[in-house]
Amino acid sequence: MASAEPKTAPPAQTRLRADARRNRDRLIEVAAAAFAEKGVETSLEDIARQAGVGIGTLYRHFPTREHLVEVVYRRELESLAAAATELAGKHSPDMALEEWMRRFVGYIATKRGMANSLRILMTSNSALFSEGSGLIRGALESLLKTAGEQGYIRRDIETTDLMHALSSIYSIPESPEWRERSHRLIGLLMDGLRTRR
Amino acid sequence: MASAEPKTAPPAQTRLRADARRNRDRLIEVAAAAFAEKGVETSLEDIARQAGVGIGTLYRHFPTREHLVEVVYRRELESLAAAATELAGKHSPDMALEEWMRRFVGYIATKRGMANSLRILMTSNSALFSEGSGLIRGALESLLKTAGEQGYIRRDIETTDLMHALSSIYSIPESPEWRERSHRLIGLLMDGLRTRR
DNA sequence: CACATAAACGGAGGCGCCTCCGTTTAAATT
DNA sequence: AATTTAAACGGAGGCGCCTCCGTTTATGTG
Repeated sequence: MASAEPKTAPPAQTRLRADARRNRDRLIEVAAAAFAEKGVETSLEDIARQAGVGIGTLYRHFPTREHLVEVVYRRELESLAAAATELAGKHSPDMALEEWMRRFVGYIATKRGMANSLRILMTSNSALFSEGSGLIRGALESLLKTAGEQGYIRRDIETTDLMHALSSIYSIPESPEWRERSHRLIGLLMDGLRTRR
Repeated sequence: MASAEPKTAPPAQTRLRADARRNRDRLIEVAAAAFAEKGVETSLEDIARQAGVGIGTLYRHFPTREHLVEVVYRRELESLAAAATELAGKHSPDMALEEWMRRFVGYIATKRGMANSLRILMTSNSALFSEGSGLIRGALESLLKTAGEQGYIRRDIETTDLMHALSSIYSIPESPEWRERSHRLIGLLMDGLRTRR
């Protein structure tokens, strides 16, 4: 196992210049905030302006609006998955599960607009739900497993079932009381899951 | 069965002023041509200009691009359905059927771009194929029935089956020889349908 | 025919999209 | 440190979208 390439090779393809990387990150950051606040239809020129770069730079990094949206979306999905581990270290297994489900439902619900206008969720939904892999599914699975093993919740629940239960919660129509309502439903779900003492 | 409204009622809701009706028709005409030639992405301002009206007029008649596209699409679909009757009067039943299938496949193939960017076909496809009603289906059915009854073709073919056969033809990838190819395939289909003497 | 009026017209204007290309700059080379 | 050069920047400009509102016109009424 030795003697590969003479020198350059380790960091794979596409090294970005320092300024490029900075700008790219900045754009993603700003775009995430803008999408969250004003929806995916936000003007790209606004985003560029807020990020302090020219519109040309934005387009160089993200050739279409969809590219940008997708990157933002993926990044947030990853952080949601990561939150599972974090919550597991901070709360009891059942509370971690409950809190994570709240965040999941809240997050996905926000993204419905995004999904509709871009059919990104359509694509990743299958990777999210029915299919076997997926970051999100993995996150839920691990929370569920821990809580089950430690006796906090029943052990006869499949990840897939819970995913479906959640999906029915986030797909209820938008309304002022949406948040409370979904919290109540998740509470209900948890009550069903928790083991009796 | 009498004594309805006092006077005005016959021509239902929305009487258009003469100029309005003229302009509307003109716009549809021009739009149909433009879509055929340059695709659905054609500039609406171009269409308005070619129709000799202001852009404002176009938008008053068709509040969104989709509205216009849909009207054009429906109109053409209707004329396709009407062609069935016409062809039936001009050719032998089997030839009428063959020619009609050619037009159908040719027409729908052109509209793929339209369908993709607007998911109109998605919607009307179901009304076109699997479902029981629909102008197009009706047209094909009547051609098929006549040809069958008069002994030109086999009688054990369901309209639905033929629809599916056609749909597989028009969905073959675009290429220079697309037309010949589809004609060959329709010829093949007809050979299978025709009764032997 | 003249008048009133609601219907329809049309295009200027503001905004966002996206491309193109002259300028700037990070970083490799000497 | 100076030089080189390819990568990256940025914004002007052209185009299309769509709205808004002052002007024109078809049509019903006296």
